[in-house]
Amino acid sequence: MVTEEMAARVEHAAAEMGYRPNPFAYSLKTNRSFAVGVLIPDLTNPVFPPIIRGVERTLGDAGYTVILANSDNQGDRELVNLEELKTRQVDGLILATAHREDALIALCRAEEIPFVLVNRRSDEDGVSSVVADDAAGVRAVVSHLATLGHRRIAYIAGPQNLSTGLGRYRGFLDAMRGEGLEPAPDLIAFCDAFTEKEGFRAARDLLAGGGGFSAIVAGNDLLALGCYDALADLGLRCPEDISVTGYNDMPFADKFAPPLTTVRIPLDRMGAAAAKLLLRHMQDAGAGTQSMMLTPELMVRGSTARPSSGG
Amino acid sequence: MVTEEMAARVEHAAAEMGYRPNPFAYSLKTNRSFAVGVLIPDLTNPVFPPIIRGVERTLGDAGYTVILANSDNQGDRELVNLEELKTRQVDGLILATAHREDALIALCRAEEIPFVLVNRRSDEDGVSSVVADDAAGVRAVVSHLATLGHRRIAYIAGPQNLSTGLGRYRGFLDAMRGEGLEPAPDLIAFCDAFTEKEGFRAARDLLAGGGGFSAIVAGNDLLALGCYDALADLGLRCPEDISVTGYNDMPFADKFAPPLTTVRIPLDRMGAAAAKLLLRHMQDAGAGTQSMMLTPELMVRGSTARPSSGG
DNA sequence: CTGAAAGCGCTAACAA
DNA sequence: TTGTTAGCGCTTTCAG
Repeated sequence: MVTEEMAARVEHAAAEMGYRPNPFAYSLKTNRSFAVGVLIPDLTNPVFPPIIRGVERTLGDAGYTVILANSDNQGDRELVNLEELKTRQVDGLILATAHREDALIALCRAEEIPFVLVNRRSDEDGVSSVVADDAAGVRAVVSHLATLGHRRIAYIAGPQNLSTGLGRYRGFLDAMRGEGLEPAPDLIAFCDAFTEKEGFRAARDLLAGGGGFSAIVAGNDLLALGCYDALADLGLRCPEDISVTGYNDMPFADKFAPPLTTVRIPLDRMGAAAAKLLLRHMQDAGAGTQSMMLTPELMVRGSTARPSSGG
Repeated sequence: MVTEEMAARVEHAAAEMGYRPNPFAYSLKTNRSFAVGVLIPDLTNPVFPPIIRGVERTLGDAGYTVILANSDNQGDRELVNLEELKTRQVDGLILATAHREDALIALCRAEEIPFVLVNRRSDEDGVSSVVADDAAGVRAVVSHLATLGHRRIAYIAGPQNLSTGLGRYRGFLDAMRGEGLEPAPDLIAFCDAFTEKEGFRAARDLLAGGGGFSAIVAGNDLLALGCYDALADLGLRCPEDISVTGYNDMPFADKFAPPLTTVRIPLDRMGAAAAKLLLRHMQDAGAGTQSMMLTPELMVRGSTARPSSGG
């Protein structure tokens, strides 16, 4: 029962005198760290920094500190990182690493530590997550290509053990049929990872298979970049000979040669939404899980054009 | 006085039974957090993730957790973030945000918290830092351009309150004179920030000044990207009409249109070196400060060519 | 060499 | 309502 002003004055005076409440004592007593762990599969993939930013802002405003852990796309690192974060007693976790079947989920549940998946989700139900609508994104891409006149469209799929890999692949099949174009199995290649290297390999395989397609839809931007390399290697031009599309609209996608037609995901909003959801879970352990799906947006740029010879 | 094997067995058994030493109790007692703060000016600038990776690896192997704090290029956020990290009682700090005159340095000293600057350094002596040799990098660029036949070379300088901005600018002046080319003041533009937007503005100003140059050396890759935009706006082609160079060799610099000739900095090694230095400081408070300088490497790509009309 | 106990700085429960 | 105190789980000191 003191005035706001007095409280502020005291606080100020305390700060002036260099007093800082000891966080260890507080945490020892309360078992709360006010820290949240964020698991990232690959920090150097430009998709993640904007997500992290959204997370950090939201969580920071609520008084939480973010502890980032990067697993460099290695599954065993994920486990080590999770272990480390548990040791640090984080109050919650945001997982951007989720596989469709993910051991980490069970491990989080076992310790009853609140968590939210972001960008990728699990096959399991009852898990909170914030992702983008992959089916809608791919549908927009395929529709764009079909409108341009493409009929034989190849697909480079990401890892099928990731929800993004599977969701976009299925989305592609559905979207093709929606356009009345039966997807040809020999025009579909699968990748082990969302990397430029894998995209290169897959595109080269597709091209070696005799071609017969006028466009390649790639499961993400990095894969599309690999396509660029494969096309250049064979002296093919994009988009004159073959159109290419990506997914994610990663930073600088508009600066590539050619500027990449891709699907934009509201990455920072995605991060912020995941953080807000986690905040709710941390505040109320009984809060129901929730799955959010954000709407992506097609970004038409220079990597797509009408097929040259009636594709 | 127990065997290694027994120690391992006990440890294993402890882990098996779900025992985890409580880090708060440990920290409360010892005043050590085994956490290190890393201050980053802008996470979405692709230069930083590789540095962070090097830091995280090295520090992680030594048992430290990295707490990342991103200030989005806002000076006030830096202070807030530092305050937050101090509150968290980090054992050390790696600053990638350093200005030539940096208030944070005094604040770290005041609390006697070990710190190391990375990528940028301070004008102040007696501060540990790991940076790249900017003079050497710019010299390589200018020499490359001069060899191609360029004589009128413009420069887009980064912020002069950052060691990288100043160092590369001075390096440019020296390198030009070294080639027997007097740098023309009206061919030099200064930017307030290392951003695409500022690079665009500066390039436009330079071009509006009547041109009369055949190449632009930019203080970093983002600035160079801005040049691309400005050239495209005026219908000028790179490198046919004007050559452009960047600095940092950020990820995907080789994928731009055109692929960017730039200077590669060993970013992860830089991060790792800074982490090792910090480890030394944390271990031995009396350890002398040390400044390391890493050697950069010129990456010649498609954005530079012979001048079209005798430059 | 081994085992008991004090105390780090805070919060929460309790007594006054 | 206000002031006192126990105790969070470790490390470290000190007595046995």
